[in-house]
Amino acid sequence: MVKMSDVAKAANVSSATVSRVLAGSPHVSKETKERVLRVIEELNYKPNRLASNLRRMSAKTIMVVLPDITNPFFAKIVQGFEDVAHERGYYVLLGDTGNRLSLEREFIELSRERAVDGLILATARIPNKEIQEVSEHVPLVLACEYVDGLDIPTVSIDNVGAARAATEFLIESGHRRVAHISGPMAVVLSRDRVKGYRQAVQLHDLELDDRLIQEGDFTVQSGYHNMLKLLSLDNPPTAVFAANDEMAVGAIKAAKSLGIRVPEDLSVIGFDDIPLAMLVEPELTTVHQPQYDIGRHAMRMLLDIVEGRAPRRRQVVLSHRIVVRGSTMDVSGSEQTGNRVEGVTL
Amino acid sequence: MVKMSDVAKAANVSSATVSRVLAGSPHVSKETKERVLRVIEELNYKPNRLASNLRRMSAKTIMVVLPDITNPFFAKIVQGFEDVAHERGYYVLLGDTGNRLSLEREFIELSRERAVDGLILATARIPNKEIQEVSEHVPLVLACEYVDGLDIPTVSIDNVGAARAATEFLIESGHRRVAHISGPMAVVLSRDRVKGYRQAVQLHDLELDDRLIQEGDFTVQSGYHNMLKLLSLDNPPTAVFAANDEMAVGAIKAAKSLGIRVPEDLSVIGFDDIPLAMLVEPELTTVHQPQYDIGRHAMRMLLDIVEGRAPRRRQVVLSHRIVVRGSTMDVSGSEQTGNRVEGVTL
DNA sequence: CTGAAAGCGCTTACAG
DNA sequence: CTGAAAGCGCTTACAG
Repeated sequence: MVKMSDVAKAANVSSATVSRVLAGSPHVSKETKERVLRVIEELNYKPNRLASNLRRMSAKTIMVVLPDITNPFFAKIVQGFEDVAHERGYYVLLGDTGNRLSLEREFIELSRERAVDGLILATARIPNKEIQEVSEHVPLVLACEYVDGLDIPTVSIDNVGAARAATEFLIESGHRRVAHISGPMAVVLSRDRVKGYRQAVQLHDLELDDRLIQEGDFTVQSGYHNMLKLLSLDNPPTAVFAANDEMAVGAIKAAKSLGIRVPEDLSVIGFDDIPLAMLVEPELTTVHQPQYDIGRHAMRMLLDIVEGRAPRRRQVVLSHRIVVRGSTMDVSGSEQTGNRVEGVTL
Repeated sequence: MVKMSDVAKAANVSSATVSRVLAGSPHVSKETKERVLRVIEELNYKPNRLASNLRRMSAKTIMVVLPDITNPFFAKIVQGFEDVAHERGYYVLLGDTGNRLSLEREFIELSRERAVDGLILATARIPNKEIQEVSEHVPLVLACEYVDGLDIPTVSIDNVGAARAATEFLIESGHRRVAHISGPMAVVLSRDRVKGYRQAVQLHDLELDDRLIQEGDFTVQSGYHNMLKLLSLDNPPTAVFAANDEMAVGAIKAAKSLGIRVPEDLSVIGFDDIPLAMLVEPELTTVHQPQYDIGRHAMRMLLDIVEGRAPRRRQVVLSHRIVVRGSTMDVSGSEQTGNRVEGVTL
């Protein structure tokens, strides 16, 4: 393996000078620089990153902790992370926890060994106290997830507001019995979306019937089974807001299996707007989250912190919008208004 | 920051001994070990991985290069990579090329700077010569992709055979005009699948009509448009084999848009078996690739090479199978046989 | 079982 | 503009 001292010797300079050339320092004469560059080329020298990492005490690497890379919602966010990291000369270490708390801790632990310069958590199941502790030791940004009461830099949408808007969309379409299939209540995002749902129901003076709220786990299967439960009620809903798109798809499948037509007999709105939403039938009306932008913003914010530039805002809230496709129907006869767009279709 | 020498001083031993304790060396007395461990605990010492990386000349990190993490096929493979890497104490650096050749080169380059111990390519657009060169410098395994004529360790399925089986399945179901929507011909996998398709057509003495082969790019859109083309032929096909599931879904959408029923009027078979296949309507008949296992095998093979254990086999071919769901129909009246299973449905 | 010492290959004040 | 020298924090033969 060719090392810097070999280059130095061949070019008749010191290692310091080779290092300066490599770093693009302006304090090197043109001739020296050219000579060094030529030797580097000739010897096919590549600097040893492990050595420079130790010396600079930075691996130019960010650890990204997420619950499940096969979840298309997170995959798109990760792409945002990756692109910005790459633009700024950093690498991304992938930490897929598979929703296991022990793995979450393990990945976070890496940051204490200086192997990574910063941490993005797109899942945060560990107690707030631990997160607080971690954030005191290493640059940390939360993406999508957030933590109540702590001033941790966060990038997300307004989940309460978005859930309220989704529910109101159904109510304003003329539905009086609107159900909600929630995410797991252990997750703050799920609780936020339930909160938004409740707000909308109360805002419109509808009955708040707890049997209309069923707790799912974000899978298609749980959407399916919870929809069956809802449809077996004495007074079943005519519309349902699912806390993510997969559960909405499951809900549609369940309705169809009973011969209930979507959207004619049942309106379904999802949350996230993953690619799947445009591929099912009917195409899914849903709340669009700017997944890629969330990823980009979060990484940009983190790198600003890592590089000592304090971010302008510590809590970034990106905007959502309702995308109207084919799984919902206006049963009131009145006009629809507000912050929503016609869905893009194939 | 507490460092090893601090621990050594506090425990009244040398750094060497602390290092031995940390490494679990048996050559440390019980009392010494306990004392050191206690001090480590008290001082909340974490070893500096950047330093040990340099000393051991290894970052315990594997670079994974893939074309697009938002593609569910690759996401699942990456999960296999991750899980095995983690089990064996390695980390995964994510390299999402977005199908850009320049990025592919850049990620691969990292391995020449000793920042990663090995490389898995799940995409390989760079010339064979370059791959050969890289593989001489760093442990390298190809996953899914492979390279003709080079003896590079590879994990994949038999793409020719699988494509032949998919096409034969349609033919044996009584179809005489079977079309193929291929992937981009620049990709060796696409060419393999075309080859398998041709073999099946010839094997069954059907007419080899080049208009029945349309080149797509693996997107839903290209499946849609190519299906429209095929359906506008004077003598349109009654069945189509798409080189991946997304294009198959696009093909179904196109057929439906013309009022052509799937599977009654047109049978469609896909390739890969991504989660989407079970969510569209009708559910997609497809060729199942063991994505997670491909990922696991590839990482296991790579780490064996990295750690100096030569892998038993250099070319691992995992088995595929045809999963029969609702998008194909037997129009012959005869029995179906062979290496296929009934599809799992919700 | 333990320690002193060398050294991994860089980068960076410091001095000239 | 350039170099000598120190040092990042570990690990590992070597010696005892």
